[in-house]
Amino acid sequence: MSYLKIGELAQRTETSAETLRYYEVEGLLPAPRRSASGYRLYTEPDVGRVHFIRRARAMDFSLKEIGELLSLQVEKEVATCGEVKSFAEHKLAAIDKKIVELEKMKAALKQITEACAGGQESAVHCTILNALEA
Amino acid sequence: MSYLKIGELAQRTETSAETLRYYEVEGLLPAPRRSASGYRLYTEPDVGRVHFIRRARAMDFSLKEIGELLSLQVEKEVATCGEVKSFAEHKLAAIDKKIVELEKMKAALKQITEACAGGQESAVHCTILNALEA
DNA sequence: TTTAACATTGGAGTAAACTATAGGGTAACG
DNA sequence: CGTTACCCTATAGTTTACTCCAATGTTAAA
Repeated sequence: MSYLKIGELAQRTETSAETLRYYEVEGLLPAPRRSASGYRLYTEPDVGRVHFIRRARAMDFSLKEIGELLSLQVEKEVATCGEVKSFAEHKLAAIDKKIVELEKMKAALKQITEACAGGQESAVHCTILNALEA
Repeated sequence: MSYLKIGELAQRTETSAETLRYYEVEGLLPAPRRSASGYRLYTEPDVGRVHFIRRARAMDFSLKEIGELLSLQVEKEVATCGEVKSFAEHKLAAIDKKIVELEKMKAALKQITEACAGGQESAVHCTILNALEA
């Protein structure tokens, strides 16, 4: 069974070693085995766990939320599917809202760029201010 | 012409007075006129400006980015239409990118929430956890 | 007129999620 | 053996965007 040192785990998960140690302190990663000299020795499941954390982070889950998800995972027998689902649906709604807002912003900026002649003349007559404030 | 005191501007923009002063320090709001006793006196355009900042913040634009967008307004006289346009187009591309990323997140979350039965049963087979693990 | 609500400044504190640094020990290569 | 790259702990610093506080002055209402 081949163990991974922290640098190897870091490389495989595109995470810094500092961040991995930080995740351990924060309780997101279990304290791994140690070598005789005190080096952390990780296993394959740890790779999956870090990947889980990173993907969830990319979805804007906070470390606290990820911790909750991980504990649900650990207590799979206890947690209901409904709990997990409603948690994710809540996140989904938040993402949707963000997208809607961004679409509005996009429309406003698009209007500006289309209304702007884009030449060397002064921008006094650019409709930016109005469009942005609308 | 009726001026607004900071508390009134705060109320109208659903922002705290502290935050408004902070925006001034950060250069997002121009230093307003002062009353004889030193109170800040805001005008209608300031309301629009704060609204703009808040909307942009709600879309996760950083204060730095918002400052850049606002500088387009402030430097109207100096900037050429072309400069303004290319800046706006640059921002537009950034917004598009953000939307695309959020859409990806949304699709991923949606897929897994839809695959999840979400009932009272144990989460052992919850597809959300499995999907995040994979 | 007095009191409550509001305003001022400067500065400190907060939260999240890292990131860096100091001062060590350890492992692998040549 | 020496050098380089890696690992350890502990602690401090960073960034963003506020948020709160103290001490003090101002304004408006009862």
